Amino acid sequence: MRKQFIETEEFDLELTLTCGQTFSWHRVSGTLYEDGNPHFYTFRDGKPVIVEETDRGLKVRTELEISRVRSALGLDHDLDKIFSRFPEDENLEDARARVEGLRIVNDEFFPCLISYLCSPQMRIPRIKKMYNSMAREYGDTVTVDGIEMYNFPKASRLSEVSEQDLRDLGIGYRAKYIAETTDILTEESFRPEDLENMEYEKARERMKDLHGVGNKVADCVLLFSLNFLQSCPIDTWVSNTLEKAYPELVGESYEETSASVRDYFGPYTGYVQEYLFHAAREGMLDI
DNA sequence: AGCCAGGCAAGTG
DNA sequence: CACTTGCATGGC
Repeated sequence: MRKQFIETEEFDLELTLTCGQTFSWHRVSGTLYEDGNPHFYTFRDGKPVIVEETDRGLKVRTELEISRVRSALGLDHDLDKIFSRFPEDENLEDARARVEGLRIVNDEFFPCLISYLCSPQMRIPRIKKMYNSMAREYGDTVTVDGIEMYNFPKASRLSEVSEQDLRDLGIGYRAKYIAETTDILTEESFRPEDLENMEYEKARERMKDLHGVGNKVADCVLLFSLNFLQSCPIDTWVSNTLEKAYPELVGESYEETSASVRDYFGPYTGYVQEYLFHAAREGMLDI
């Protein structure tokens, strides 16, 4: 595979890939990779991408255009511009320094969707386990440098898997979400690429046509896969932090709170969600 | 041994 | 539309 290099600034690969937004990247271990630098891999259009984080930037091995890797990792996002569009807010300025280098990823739609279908009433490490078990059981395997790399199955493949088989993998009641949603994706004319050109609210409603997709899961997929940087997934953590730090933004319903948060923070509210609430979660902010 | 976790669908009033 | 309830499973 071709080796390429991406110079980076204000980017922390490990933080970006392990903060809980993506389940599609995997840490690579093995003698070739144990030189002190973090290595991760993912797949794009069925082709492996291996990224090594160094002091100066990223060493990338892939057959894909390097621009694909940049966009996958949020390296096209102009953080100066993004932070300049926020309202004046002490918490936010603080968070940029404390959570330095965190960027919002752009994952492939289907793996992203399925991982968040698994997320209700579940902790992050278990979502990752479910994701990995589906990838190992039904996905293709590629071996690079003696390392087995598992690609997540396509919708057409996963739609052939019965709900019971998914339950046997430990997916629980979310197995039904996956079984029915993969049917919709393969049998009906649900084209994810159409959503990207929609207005945010329209896209969110369209996402909710998929079984198991409510407001929160829809917002996650819109933010982490479909380039809606204004999307602000409100999970229990975000909700609690809002109650403490921005009670005036909390409404009577998800929709209401979502609207007032986006109204206050603006077109990059998704980045607020990542920075502010990650900081709060890690106990970095006094809120 | 309960209790709870990145919510959601389905069923009522 | 607002409110309630059941839901699979593993970790604490």
